[in-house]
Amino acid sequence: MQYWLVKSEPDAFGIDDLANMPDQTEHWDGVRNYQARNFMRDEMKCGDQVFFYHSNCKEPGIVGIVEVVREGYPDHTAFDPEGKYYDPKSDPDRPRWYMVDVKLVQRFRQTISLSSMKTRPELEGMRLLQKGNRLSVMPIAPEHWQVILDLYRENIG
DNA sequence: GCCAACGTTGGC
DNA sequence: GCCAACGTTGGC
Repeated sequence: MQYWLVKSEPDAFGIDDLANMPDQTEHWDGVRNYQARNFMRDEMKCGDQVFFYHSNCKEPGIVGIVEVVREGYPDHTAFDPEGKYYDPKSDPDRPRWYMVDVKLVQRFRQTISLSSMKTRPELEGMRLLQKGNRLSVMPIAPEHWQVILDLYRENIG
C-alpha cells in the first residue's frame, strides 16, 4: 500500500465536488505531465490512500483523504476535440494520457494548510514543500503521511 | 495580479 | 542536441 497526494484547484474541482459525485467517486482526468502520468498509469494501486490538496486558492492545503478505486486507464478527455483537455497526439489506439478513479474517504473538518506544514521540521524534504514544485500527483512517504495525520488530530483537538 | 519556477516546443 | 521562447502552475 502506498500513499499519494493529488492537487486540484477548488474552483475547478474541489473536494466538495467529489463529495457530490455519484458514489463520491470520480476519474482524475486532465493530468498532462509525464511524471504524474507515470504514477497514475504504473504505480497507483487500488486501496492506496491519497491526500486531496487544494491549490491556487485562498488557503492552499490538504482538505481530505481519497482512495484509489480504479487503476490506471486511458484518459478519454484527451480524445475529445471539443474538450479543454484535448490532445491531438493521443488517440484510443495509442493513448498518451492516463487517469485513475478516486473515491472520497474523509473530508477534513479543517484544512491542513501549506503554511502549517512548512513549520514542521519532520516534513522537511517533502516534495510538496519544495520551492517551485508543480507536480500534481506525487508519492508521500509513510512517515510524512503519519505526521500530517497527527497534525490534523492536533488541530481539531 | 505578480512573478519565479518549471516543462515543452521548435528553430538551428 | 542545444537553448531561447513560450505557456502554465501556484504561492503570495
